[in-house]
Amino acid sequence: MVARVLVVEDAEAIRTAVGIALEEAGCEVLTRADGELLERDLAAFRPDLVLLDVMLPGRDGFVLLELVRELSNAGIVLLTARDAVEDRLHGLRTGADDYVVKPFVLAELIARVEAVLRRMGRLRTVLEIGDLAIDVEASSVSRAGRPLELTATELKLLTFLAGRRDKVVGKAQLLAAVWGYDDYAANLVEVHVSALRRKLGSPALLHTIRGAGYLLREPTE
Amino acid sequence: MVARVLVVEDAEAIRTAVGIALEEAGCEVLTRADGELLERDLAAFRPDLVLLDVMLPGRDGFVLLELVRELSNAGIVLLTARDAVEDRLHGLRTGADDYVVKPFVLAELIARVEAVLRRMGRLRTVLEIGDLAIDVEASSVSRAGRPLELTATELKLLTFLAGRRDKVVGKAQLLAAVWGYDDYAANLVEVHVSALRRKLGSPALLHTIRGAGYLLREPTE
DNA sequence: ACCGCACCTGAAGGTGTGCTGAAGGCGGCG
DNA sequence: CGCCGCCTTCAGCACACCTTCAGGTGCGGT
Repeated sequence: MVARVLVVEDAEAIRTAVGIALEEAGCEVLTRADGELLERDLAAFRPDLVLLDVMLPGRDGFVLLELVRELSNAGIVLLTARDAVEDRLHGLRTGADDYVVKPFVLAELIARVEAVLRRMGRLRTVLEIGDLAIDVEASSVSRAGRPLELTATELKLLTFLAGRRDKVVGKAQLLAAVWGYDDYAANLVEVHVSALRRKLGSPALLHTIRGAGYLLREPTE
Repeated sequence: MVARVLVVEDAEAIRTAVGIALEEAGCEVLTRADGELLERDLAAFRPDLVLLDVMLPGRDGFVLLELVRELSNAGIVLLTARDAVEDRLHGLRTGADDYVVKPFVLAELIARVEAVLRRMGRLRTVLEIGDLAIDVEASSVSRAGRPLELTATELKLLTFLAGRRDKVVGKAQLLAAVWGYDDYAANLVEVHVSALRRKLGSPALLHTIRGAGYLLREPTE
């Protein structure tokens, strides 16, 4: 799961726990203890989804909710106390996409966040091979959290290999899939594989099978 | 269908039935009655897919699901009881790749497992002779789990022999199939058979039939 | 038991495959 | 129009692999 999530929650324990869980789930996360900076955050962080506690000190939760609806097209998931049935209904009617009742299991929260994102078409499809993450829709690649700067060709090459992980891909096949060539063109593939390998950093990921082609494989152990 | 599947299910009847069915379908299977050793199993067995009962004694299904998602990129298929609480299931379902409701027909389970594996591109084609596994698509060979480093020629040789297991293959035939030669070329075959044997480790696999050729056979002890 | 032939295996030369740094060319953007 | 980044080609290099050869080993037949 890859998306940007803004968490507004005053209870520090919950805020950090949720933040960590979302990050581990693959999200970019920004956490806030109140909604004072909400407008700026929406503009700068451009979240795909806002996780909002409705019982906040300072500005009222429902005002914030309306702000989010107005200033962005992010999804909204509310955090509500168990006995606030009224709030629940009202919140949903006013335009939240889902809600979670405290206390909650972290996994359930993550699941709901993911469900909302999926429903909104805001979930990006990510291929993962070991610590390598390829976001096909965003055309971005990262290793161990750090983004890699790949050229268009390198990205196509990597994506194609990732789509056939654990399978040997011949050079002719690559040439056809990535470049659209039918015939053999010098050592084009080798040069780009070389560049790609350098950027990937780890030699344990992209193997060359002499006489056969290349192979992208998650390193064992 | 060839893949590694971890089955976590407390009911012994179901566990063994599913295990046998998966093995018959061609999978490597590891079965567990609970999730106590999950971390270790994920690391050591490296399953392509985890078949998980959500109603387990001991550790909670949520926790196990999260663990699998975190520690591996295996697919997940859930086994659920028909009367389980609905939104609890919903949460689980969003994190899993598929689910099967008990009671189920074995064939359906197998079909779903295969579908998930195919969707993930984790299905492989493998020839097996004894403890020897030849993954044609990955151009890789392993014995008793340990990978062997074969050259292209050795792999071709082995693959050809494996394709006619239990049959004597003449040198001229090998020369034609592996090298494309028509005439006889010194002791080419012998040299490569020798190298191959050394890498295979066991002499019980690749036999010499004096005056006739070679024979690949699963050791019967 | 001996001999011959088939097979084994270590070593060495040569060849092809793959890697990489560098330079030319093309297009995009300021 | 000029710069810059990227793609592509080229050439040299390194090394894994194939192949040949030569001497050794063991089986089978006589």
